[in-house]
Order: sequence, then structure tokens, then C-alpha cells
Amino acid sequence: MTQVSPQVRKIWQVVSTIPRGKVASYGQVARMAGMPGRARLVGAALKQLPDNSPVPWHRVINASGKISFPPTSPEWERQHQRLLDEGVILVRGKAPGAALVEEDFLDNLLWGPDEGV
DNA sequence: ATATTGACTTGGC
DNA sequence: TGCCAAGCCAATA
Repeated sequence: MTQVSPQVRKIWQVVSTIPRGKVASYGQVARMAGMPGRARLVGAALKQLPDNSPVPWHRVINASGKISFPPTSPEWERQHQRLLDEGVILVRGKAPGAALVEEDFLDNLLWGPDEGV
């Protein structure tokens, strides 16, 4: 049993709350996980994800709205296909802004509504 | 223990 | 639009 760091688990948790048909950027996920500026950690976390994991890793794209894999790679194809299945169409290689999940929505789901004093 | 990598982001040109 | 440099820091070598 590999022991994954709590941060990685948190990231997985955040990614799991991204609704079907929506997407979020690595930086967005990092922020929602309470780790602003650590987009790369999100990438590292997804990379560690088990192959059979239920975590919707494919809903995470980069800040440009594009898939963070070489367009020719099998990984790119897989992620693209999964997005298509959920109705997320890439226009000229990028996801429409409308597909982006709203941060407060997930914030409330994750941290509870309006906890801020 | 030190060095390099990387599924990133942002700002500047 | 695109390329580059700097910032970020856990994971890997």
C-alpha cells in the first residue's frame, strides 16, 4: 500500500466534485483545495492516480482551456474522448469558457456554505 | 542528502 | 496567436 500525501488526497477529493460536463483548470483545483499556486501539484496528484480510479481526472485541463498532453498522444485521445462523452466539445483544441465550473459552487460543496466569519 | 522533473500559471513582448 | 522566463514545490532519481 502506497501512502499518498494528504495534499494529494485533498486534490483527488476536489477533482471528484467537478460535475459531469464541466471542467476545471489545474490552478483552479489547487485553489479550491486550499493550495493556491500549486497547480503543478495537481498534475503530480493526477499522475499518481490509480488506473481504475473513479476520480474524473479528465475534467482537469490547463489554464488555456486545453488538454495538457501532446495532441498526438494516446493520453490526449483518451481525455478528449471522455470529455466528448460528457458533452464537452473542444473548439479549436480548447474547452469553451461555459464549460468551466464555478469556483464558489465547489467551494461550498467542499468546505461548507459560507463558513467565512 | 542534493539535483532534476514536471498532466502548471502568469506576465511580458 | 505564440514563445520565453520566473515562480512554484512535491515527487522522483
